[in-house]
Amino acid sequence: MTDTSNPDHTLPSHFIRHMIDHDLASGKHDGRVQTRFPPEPNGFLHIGHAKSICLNFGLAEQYQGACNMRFDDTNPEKESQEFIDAIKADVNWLGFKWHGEVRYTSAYFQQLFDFALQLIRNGKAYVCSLTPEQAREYRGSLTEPGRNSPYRERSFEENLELFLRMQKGEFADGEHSLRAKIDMSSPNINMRDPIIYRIRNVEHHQTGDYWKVYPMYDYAHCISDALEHITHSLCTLEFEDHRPLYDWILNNLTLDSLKNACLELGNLPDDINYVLPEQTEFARLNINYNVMSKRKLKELVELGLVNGWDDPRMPTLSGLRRRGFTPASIRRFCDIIGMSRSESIVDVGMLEHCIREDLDEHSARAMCVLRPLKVTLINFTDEQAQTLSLPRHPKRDIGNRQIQFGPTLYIDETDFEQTPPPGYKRLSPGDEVRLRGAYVIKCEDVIRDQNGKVIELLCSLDPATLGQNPQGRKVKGVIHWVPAEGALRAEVRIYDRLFNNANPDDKALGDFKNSLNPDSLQVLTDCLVEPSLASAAAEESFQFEREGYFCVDRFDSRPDALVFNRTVSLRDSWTKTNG
RNA sequence: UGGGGUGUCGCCAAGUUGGUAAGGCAUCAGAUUUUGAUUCUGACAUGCGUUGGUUCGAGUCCAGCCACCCCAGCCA
Repeated sequence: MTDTSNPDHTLPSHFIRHMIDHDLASGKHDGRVQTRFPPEPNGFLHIGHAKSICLNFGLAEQYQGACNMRFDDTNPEKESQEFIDAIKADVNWLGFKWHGEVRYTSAYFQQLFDFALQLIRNGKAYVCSLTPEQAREYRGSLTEPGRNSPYRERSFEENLELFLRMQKGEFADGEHSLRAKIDMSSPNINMRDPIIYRIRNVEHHQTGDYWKVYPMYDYAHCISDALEHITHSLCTLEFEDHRPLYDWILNNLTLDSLKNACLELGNLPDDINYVLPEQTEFARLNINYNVMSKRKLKELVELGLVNGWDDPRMPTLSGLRRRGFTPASIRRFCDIIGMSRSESIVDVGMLEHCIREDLDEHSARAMCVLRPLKVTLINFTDEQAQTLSLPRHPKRDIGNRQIQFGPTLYIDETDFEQTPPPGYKRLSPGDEVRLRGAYVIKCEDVIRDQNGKVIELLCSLDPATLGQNPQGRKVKGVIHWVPAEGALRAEVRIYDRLFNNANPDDKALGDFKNSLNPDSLQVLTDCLVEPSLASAAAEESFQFEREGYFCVDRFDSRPDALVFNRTVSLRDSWTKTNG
């Protein structure tokens, strides 16, 4: 049901595509496009990652290149196999195929270590024994240059011996570090002798307890890209200042050693020329009424403010999936938001537009009464009951469904008003309305309980209105209904935005949790759905007519106890202007 | 007060070597409609952060301002 190839949707142009077109035209990068998606397995993927995934995999598809899937797992303390599995599942779900096997930066630890030895040998790196606090002092500030570490001029022999001993586990965490010898007075703080290896006496989820030293991102990432002969290394804007370091590392290693390591790993087909990767940055995705930082999402999960990473209110891919978003809708969203270098906040309405667009075309229609109100037809008997056949989609022929129509049925409480406001097109005393796909009925009487609450409507039916309009008068409204006979009870979870404030990240608002919407989840347990939904499959989406798009909860729904999640409501120009 | 970036319609975002402001979302108005949905039609920046300059002509070139974002983790 997810057609991702809509011919009307031409690929929008953006600066990265322009750059690649230019690269290809000039023969740069050997005329190849090799990208990679490199998440750290320390959390779940969110819609912001989808932007990067669509970019990297999309570019590879468009230019007949390839995109690698690589776990940037250089910090074992924060990572786990659970996240690796979840991330792979999310990328698969989005429908992208990575090139070859899944890669791990940790699989390059030996090569990375050897390259560090090369830097040490060439006087480009040294073991520093400053404490973390001292290192911070020596680094200087934004406006003041740093000072050279007293350990900066250690001999090659001493550096080599110390680094080897670091890996042997002879030192405690933080006792020493390996630093690139660049320039402590650089205005770019990333170039002030950055630490490239630190001691971590912990177990790594992939390599066990073999390694005692772990490479830092800046050191490992560029080399990993080189080892996979990536051509275009795409990342977000905050890494812009790291680009000079990315280039410094690669340029201070011999091209031959990089190429040979790439060859030894079996990553380099012999029909291509080896070229170094280049980093390009783009703006990360922000969506209003949402938070997109892994730290904040993690906090919501750990404090129990949401029901896990895949809570349908979360902007995580697993949350969106459970909410009922389709891969096609997310890919489409990533296409239409564009790609630029300016920080921006995309309106969540764009995301909603994308899922409505997809579901309107692909999902079957059904009727569901969220808050049942009994209706008894006073001029219709059990003997007259009949089976109605209604199309599953108003425009596409995807079959019909059957519904029993008898003397008692249910409509939604909100579709009846004792004293209708101007412009009201639903049911009210003495007025007519059409039951969708069935007859026109007229409200003759209202039954209330001792508190005055309306509990039943007595209506008359016009037998001449099945499939045709009544004579001499116009019935303005159509409402949905469900038969008393055969309707299924269901739980429906109505989700609203997780945050009340358009920008929960706004520092002026204090903690982002202050903006949490207390009514983001409303559970309705006495809903009634039409009988045809008995066979609904997990994750299947439906449009509950006049209400919105809903999907069968992939974990909690059972055939005898259906659970639906509201993905998004229908556009509604009535309640929008009438409360 | 250092360095690196960004500023085009309410929100995203195109704008080839300067030639007279795409598109989408949202919004508003109308038509169709057994979903107040969908679909269709129309409206929606003499204006491109700002001030000057160059030019026959500037969003596009130059200069100066202003605003916002990122960087001082042995995180990524």
